[in-house]
Amino acid sequence: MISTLSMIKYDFENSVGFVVNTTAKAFQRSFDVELRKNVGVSLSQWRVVGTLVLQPGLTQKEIADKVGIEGATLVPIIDKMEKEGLLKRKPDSSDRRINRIYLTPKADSLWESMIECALRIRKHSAKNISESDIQITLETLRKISKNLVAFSDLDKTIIPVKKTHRMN
Amino acid sequence: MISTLSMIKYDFENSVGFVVNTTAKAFQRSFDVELRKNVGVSLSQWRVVGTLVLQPGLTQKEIADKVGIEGATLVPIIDKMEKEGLLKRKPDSSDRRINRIYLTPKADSLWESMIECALRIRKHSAKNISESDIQITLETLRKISKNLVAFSDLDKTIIPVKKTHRMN
DNA sequence: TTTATATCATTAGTATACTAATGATTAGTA
DNA sequence: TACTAATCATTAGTATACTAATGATATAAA
Repeated sequence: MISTLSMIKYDFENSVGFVVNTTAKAFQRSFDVELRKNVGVSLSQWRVVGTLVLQPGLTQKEIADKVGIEGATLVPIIDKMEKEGLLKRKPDSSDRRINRIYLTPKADSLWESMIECALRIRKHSAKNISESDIQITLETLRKISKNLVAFSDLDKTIIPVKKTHRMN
Repeated sequence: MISTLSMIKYDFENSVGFVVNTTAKAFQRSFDVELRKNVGVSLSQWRVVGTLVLQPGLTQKEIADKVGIEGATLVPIIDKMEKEGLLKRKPDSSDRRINRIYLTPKADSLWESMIECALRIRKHSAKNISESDIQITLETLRKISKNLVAFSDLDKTIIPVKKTHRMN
């Protein structure tokens, strides 16, 4: 059985969610290609390195929270990075449940070229756009994120369940 | 060996790429939760349904292009949706390589509640933001996407390789 | 102090993304 | 026409995301 009804249309092109997602995908693709080509690291590895440059010795849980993924998702990423010699797990002496993660000199030496990639993407992405429009966009997106988080938290407060989001 | 050097810092918070990605993730999470709770479909299923509502009978390749994923990625998504009775593969009579995909009445009947979810997210995300800021943001993001695609295409033209982006 | 609860990292299972390779079929060229 | 190219859907292999469950440990409560 196949539908023949005329359906209500949804205006994707003018939806902020749609446009934000398209733009995010464009950033991810360009940046990932740039990082692989020039540095030999992936986008998810950039995120971990960027976090640890600011705060060395974070636990896996802390890194996951800052990057915005689940702890379980981070495990194989850390596994691979440790195998590739980009970082090292160090068991904490006072709390044996946790690992503290430290970048190796190899990762350190790659950090500058990673930043160059980031700045290159940043420069090209902003071509022919006024600085004031960039600032308005940044501020608007920050407000939107805050609104969405508040909306999700609202749901959680009404019925106090565990976690309920799945990305697939 | 562990790094002790003072590293150059990268200003994530003021990077458009970082903020766009954070916002996209917030949209994806809220919308996915909303769709599952109220309709029982996933975000990727919403994308496929939304595409087919506008143009019934697209091939898998065409859907993949519109959604912005690879054809291979779409296969298991279509598999699952067919199994769940949301759509049907129909072999094309004049070109036996392709399937044409049609929504079932079941999917049609869910479309309105999907739109309600989308509008709900949209309303909450825009709370306390002026319409003119939303419009500037939309226009700026469209320009950024265009710039990034142009930048990627530039790379491809210089060295005519196959495809080179990988999302991990 | 003993018991219950919470936390961290890991594993298992599933979904979604990619590339590369395959088979079937079509289109283009010699 | 026959041969080569290209195209579509699929499969296999890998990476990244999630939830749920596990074991080890730490904290809180009785």
